[in-house]
Amino acid sequence: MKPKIEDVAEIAGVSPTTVSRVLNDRGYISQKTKDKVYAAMKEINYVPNDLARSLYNKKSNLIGIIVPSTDHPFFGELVMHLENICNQKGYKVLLCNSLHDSQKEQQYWDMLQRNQVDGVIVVTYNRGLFDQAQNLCAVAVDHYLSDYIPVVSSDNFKGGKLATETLLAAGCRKVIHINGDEAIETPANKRQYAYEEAMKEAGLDHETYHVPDIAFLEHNINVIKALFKDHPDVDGIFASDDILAIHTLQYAKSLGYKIPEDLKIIGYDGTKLIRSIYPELTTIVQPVEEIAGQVLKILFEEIEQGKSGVKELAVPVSLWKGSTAGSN
Amino acid sequence: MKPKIEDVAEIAGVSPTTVSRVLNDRGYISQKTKDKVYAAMKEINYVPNDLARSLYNKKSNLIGIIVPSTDHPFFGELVMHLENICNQKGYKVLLCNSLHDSQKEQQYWDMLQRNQVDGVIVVTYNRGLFDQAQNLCAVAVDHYLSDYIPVVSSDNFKGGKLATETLLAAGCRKVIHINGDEAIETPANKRQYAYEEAMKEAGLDHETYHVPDIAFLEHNINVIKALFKDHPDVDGIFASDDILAIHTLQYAKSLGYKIPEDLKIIGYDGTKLIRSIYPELTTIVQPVEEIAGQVLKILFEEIEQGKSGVKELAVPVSLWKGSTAGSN
DNA sequence: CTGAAAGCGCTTACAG
DNA sequence: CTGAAAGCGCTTACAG
Repeated sequence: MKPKIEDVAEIAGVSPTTVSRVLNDRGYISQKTKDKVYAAMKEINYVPNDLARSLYNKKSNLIGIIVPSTDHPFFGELVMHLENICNQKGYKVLLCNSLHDSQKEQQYWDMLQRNQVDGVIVVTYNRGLFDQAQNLCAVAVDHYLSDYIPVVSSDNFKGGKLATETLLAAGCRKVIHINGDEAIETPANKRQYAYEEAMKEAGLDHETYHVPDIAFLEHNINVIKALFKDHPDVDGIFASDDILAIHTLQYAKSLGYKIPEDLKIIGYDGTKLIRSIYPELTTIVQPVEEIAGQVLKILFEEIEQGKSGVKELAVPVSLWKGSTAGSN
Repeated sequence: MKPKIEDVAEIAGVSPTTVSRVLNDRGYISQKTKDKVYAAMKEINYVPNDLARSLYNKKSNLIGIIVPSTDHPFFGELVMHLENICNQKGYKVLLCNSLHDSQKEQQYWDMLQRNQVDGVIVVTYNRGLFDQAQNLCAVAVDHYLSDYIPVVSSDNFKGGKLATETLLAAGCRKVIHINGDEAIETPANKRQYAYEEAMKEAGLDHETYHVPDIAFLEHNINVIKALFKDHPDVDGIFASDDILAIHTLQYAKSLGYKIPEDLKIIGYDGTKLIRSIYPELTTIVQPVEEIAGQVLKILFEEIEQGKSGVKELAVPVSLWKGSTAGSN
């Protein structure tokens, strides 16, 4: 059986209370006692049981993260940074891949509550699901979940503006936008509003196509096909996700479009991975590490000092100058 | 305060024992009692505390996963599948990104033990670190950690053979291999052995370059530069990772090589993401979902029935026919 | 500086 | 079919 505090105490010839004190460096203990206790712990290879600790302390130091799926570069990178920061702060991460299944999201949410997580980071849909849970500390990324849950996003409006203006400055006149599911109101919709505003300001028409479950690779192609069928004369496309932008680019090439001569394309996300293997893709870069940092700053404030004042936070974006939107 | 079993019991007018029985559907309870208990649970919004349960049961249903970083497509996809299967089986995942830091790996390993995980999946280096821990259930992916820890991999030897033979069949005579850190003995080294064997069988010389910490994007370029400086006449490259293959391809193009005419390139991993956004890259496909399934099959066997007999398992690979290795 | 006792929220023999 | 008691491994007032 695993050794417990009592076993250490027996070997060291002290009480369990004293062992616990040594373990937590709490109160005054003579150096001699400390040494005895450490020696005993080493002798029987003692490992403290965090479950018991958490139970007593009513603090698990557990953070739940719900993302659609870590196989998408943006979420993979975001999760890495979130977990990394949690680890530095002494928190542990329970990972949940919802796979866009709202039933799974509900189950995960319940599971996290049963496991007494101190906080949850939600990067997923399902507004309403979370209204019940005003008591739990939570922060969302790019999704409105309830009025009580702060939202951190890249500056979607500026990003959308920057993307559209980059295409217009490169000479595009017929710019079409592809975004995610329009049924859900998310901060990412601001990319669309910004695109529409920029087009109007230029005195041009706008039109947006929508991909359901944008993080699912398979759903892109049908929307892309429809776009080119409806608008063979398109000369600029702003895709709200780099994978989508790359799929669009591939399909356009297969139809014979020259990029960027006939058609200019700009994406969104600009993860380290995509910039590294697809540097030619012009895109709006979300500062993933900074987003992770802001999310956790807010979450830890909630956890440690009660509700933070933040409702919604937009982190600045930047332009990655590839070659798919011309060379400006 | 959060309601506990005692609160439910009081409202339902029964004992905590009975509430626990209803919760666990254990023993005989009258339907009437069940109804009362369920009603009480709903009334006060009771959520069971899994920490307390786990403490008593000496089973946490927690699985620790240690990967280099989820921002690499292979690990992002692997983690997604691992977590997904765990979830189906009623297990929860504690995620650890070691970031190739052996000190962090050690800390994570300790943390997972303190949290009473039922098992650990290790996709990381540091042989020796784990020798102490013969008691903990663990399975490794593509790494030898200790004689007691089973290893699941793609069939690295066949993969290496297939890659090399594909290049040779396409007419390459001077094929160079790029692999990971040679200081560490991993199953992935078999890709190199297979490459060497295939070259010998063809009566050709072989040479392998090594990238330290292969999953770190930044480390690739220096090795690639050295390779082209040493061997401008290279006509085939087998890179042991798709990202590395793409970087090689980019650099070769920048030097003026035509792919696949002057130089043929083949990668390894073939994640869903890379096949989707870089379908032209010829590569050896690791069946990530199947690897995840085998890993967990072995791990759950260890957990539920003591040690499984498996020591090492190789999962079949396949060839993704892009265009970077010719059109065979 | 150190220890005995109670309790974190749950479950499970043991009685009845 | 149901309950009182003990215990999972830890920690923290409260005494001394």
